[in-house]
Amino acid sequence: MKTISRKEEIIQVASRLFYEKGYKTVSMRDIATAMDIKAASLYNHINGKQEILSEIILKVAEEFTVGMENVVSEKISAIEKVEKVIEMHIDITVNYSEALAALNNDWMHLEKSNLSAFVKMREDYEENFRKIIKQGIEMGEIKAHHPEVILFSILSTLRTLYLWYQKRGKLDMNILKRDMVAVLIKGLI
Amino acid sequence: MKTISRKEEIIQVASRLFYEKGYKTVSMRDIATAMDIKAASLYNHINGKQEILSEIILKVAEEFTVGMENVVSEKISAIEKVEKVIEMHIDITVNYSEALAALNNDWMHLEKSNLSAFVKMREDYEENFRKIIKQGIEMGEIKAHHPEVILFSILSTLRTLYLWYQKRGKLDMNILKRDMVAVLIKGLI
DNA sequence: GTCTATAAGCAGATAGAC
DNA sequence: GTCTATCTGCTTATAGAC
Repeated sequence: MKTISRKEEIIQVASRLFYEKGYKTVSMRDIATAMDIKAASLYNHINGKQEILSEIILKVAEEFTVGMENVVSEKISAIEKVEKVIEMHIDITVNYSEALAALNNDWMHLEKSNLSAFVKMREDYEENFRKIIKQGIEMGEIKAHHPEVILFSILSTLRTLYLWYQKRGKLDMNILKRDMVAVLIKGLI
Repeated sequence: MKTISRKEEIIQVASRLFYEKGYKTVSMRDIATAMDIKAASLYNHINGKQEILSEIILKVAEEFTVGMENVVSEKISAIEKVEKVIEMHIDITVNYSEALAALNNDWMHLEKSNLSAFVKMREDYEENFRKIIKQGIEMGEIKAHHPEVILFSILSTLRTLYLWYQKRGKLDMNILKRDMVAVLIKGLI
């Protein structure tokens, strides 16, 4: 049971509010009120609203980057890599579900240098995933559909998982992983 | 080549801006500037910013509602219904791609009565889709995975299609439909 | 570390002239 | 139908007392 700093508390509270109402709709007063302090007091711990956003988004973006690099470096088949990516997404969703709202919906409000860092990480991530799929098609492990359609279909599902996790979070994670992998890889019929 | 009213023009311009920056970030001044008029002039055609949002969202929501009702009433197998739903989503995405950003991301900013109307339509839509899937499982047409996982997986992909359509809109729609149906229904392997 | 007070700017919206 | 001028309230952020 670790004690969290005031800055970490701000980020935690802000993540929840951003998840509920979106970055632009949440004011510094809203965040302060939720912590039972005044808005001005926040500025003793953080430099501004932008900093809260970038701390939330970049931390999770780095988790995805590291996770994907780990999968890529493993010596397993393409299909097994896809499975690992799906499982990694589910794990990160469980640990950072509220932060994922900002990452998915509010990344465009990052300020310039953080914005380009985020976009770079996101593009690299997609490119790594694309390579896995293309390799799987070349090796005959994956059916030769348009690789972009496959990439998009899996990524959209994984990226919006955080929305669904909050509503039906009770579902056992192992069952979720098993069924999600099965549905995405083996299809419906 | 139909001439559009000033009100329709406002809604069209606003849809594009909401797609690019989100409802909360776009000001009435932004919309007016994009039309080369002053913000005050907008109020001669619409009652306020909220009205612009509800016009955009509810129109498309009704398209989905009607489309789903048509599919449900057809006398075809569950798998064929799923195919029809996917094709309908692709058609609506092509026709209303910018409006779909507001529908997906800004529906929570609708005012009370429009908000509840939208939520009702959305829930009915999901329930109809859920019934199709459950029926398919009962009839043995669809594998007996958790129906919520199947529903969520297909819906997430279809709901974020508008993002992808803008980037790679050049792809032939018939190829997209064929591959999307194949990937979502038959899977990767 | 939190407070009060306040600055400077932008938001949605209205009144009334043309 | 569009304009200018303006109102009211909220935004992020800072200064300085305690």
